[in-house]
Amino acid sequence: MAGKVKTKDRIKAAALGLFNNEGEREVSAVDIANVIGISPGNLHYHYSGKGLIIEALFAEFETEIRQVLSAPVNKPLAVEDNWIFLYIVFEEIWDFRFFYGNMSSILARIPDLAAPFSRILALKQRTFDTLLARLEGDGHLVFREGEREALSERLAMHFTYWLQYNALRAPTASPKSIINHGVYSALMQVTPYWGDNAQSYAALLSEFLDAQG
Amino acid sequence: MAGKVKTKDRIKAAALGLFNNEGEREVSAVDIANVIGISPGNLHYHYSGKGLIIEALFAEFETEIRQVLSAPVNKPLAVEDNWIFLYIVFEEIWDFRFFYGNMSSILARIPDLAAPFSRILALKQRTFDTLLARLEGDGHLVFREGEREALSERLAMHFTYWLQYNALRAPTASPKSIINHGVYSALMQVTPYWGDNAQSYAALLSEFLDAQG
DNA sequence: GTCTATATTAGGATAGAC
DNA sequence: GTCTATCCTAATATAGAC
Repeated sequence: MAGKVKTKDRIKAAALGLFNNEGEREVSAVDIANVIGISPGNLHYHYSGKGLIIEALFAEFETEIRQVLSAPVNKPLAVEDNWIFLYIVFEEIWDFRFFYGNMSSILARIPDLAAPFSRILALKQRTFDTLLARLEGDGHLVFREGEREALSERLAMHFTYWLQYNALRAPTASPKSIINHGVYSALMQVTPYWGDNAQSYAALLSEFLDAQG
Repeated sequence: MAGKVKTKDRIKAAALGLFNNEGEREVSAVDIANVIGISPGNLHYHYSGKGLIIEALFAEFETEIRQVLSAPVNKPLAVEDNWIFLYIVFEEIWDFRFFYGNMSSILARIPDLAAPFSRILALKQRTFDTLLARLEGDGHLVFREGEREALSERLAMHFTYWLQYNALRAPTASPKSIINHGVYSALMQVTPYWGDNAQSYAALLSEFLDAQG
């Protein structure tokens, strides 16, 4: 059956596209069936309801984001690669932005997702803490009691709500500039903890700004 | 007609209570009519639809939060009163938490609210910037280029999403501890900019912690 | 202003043929 | 697996009497 795409997967792909572009609440199960040219009854055979499609998409997201978040823990990053990692996290979130833009509403309708999502958030925080601890150990960053943990938490929160915040503050901004600004804003939160050895920080930041063109 | 509460106001009050406690999406127009013992038809006479009730509540919130946010700009705070101000802002948000907990969904349904809400967010940011600039001018805080503005923005974002974030991370926390933690977390973001004259900061923080008991 | 009673609509669910 | 056709439900909207 090589080359034959399963209907179930076509449904998932179509739903993700519609949700991301039109907004999840604007898209009904019937709309999804229409764009791939199947009947609502058939869609209901594969997924009995929009909720199950969302759950399937979320499972996919969970697998991917866990991989992304585990990578730098398993294999340490070079200092200058830290900001690239932030990009990768943001891009993963961007791919499932329908969820991040509508989180509270989706979680209210599908309570089963709350716990796994909360765990992803916690993992994000732990990953950031690991990265910060490494930079601290190498003498790049200097934290007082409790500051590192507080910063990890804020960064996790920053990544979680950045897209929502941007929809409010800059509704017309391009995807690229939203992500750029999000990474920049994250880096700016780390700035004040950079030690006197600020040489390496300046290099990192200028490389980052160059890359943005 | 002193002492006679208008039906329109009773509707607003009942809706706010239900929205805050049950969640806006769980509450239908009929539910609101039921709790104050009027018919759905009558409710529809006063507000044709849940959307208009939400708009009325939002207008009320806007008036109140603008007052709160303008107060310390018009009449400067004593240094040690800054954290009290943060409490007041949080409590105002708490009073209309149905909106903050469901923002994206409500704004999608009632697009007219997006612009005013965005302006409130901008005002919040400007107020924080004013407060920070004052603390900087008095020598309490030290910022490098661009850091103060970045911090103001982050604080505005922090206040906007704290309730949502807490619903995720600590779904069972008490209102009091949510607000305490939110204020604490906001103060922790200012910590790293506190100058060598950290005496005043220590005093402020310990007073804050004492007050939490 | 307030009521009762009756639409309307949109989303989601089901039955049964092919 | 896929279709057509029908049904159910909840939320909101309207009509007209009191």
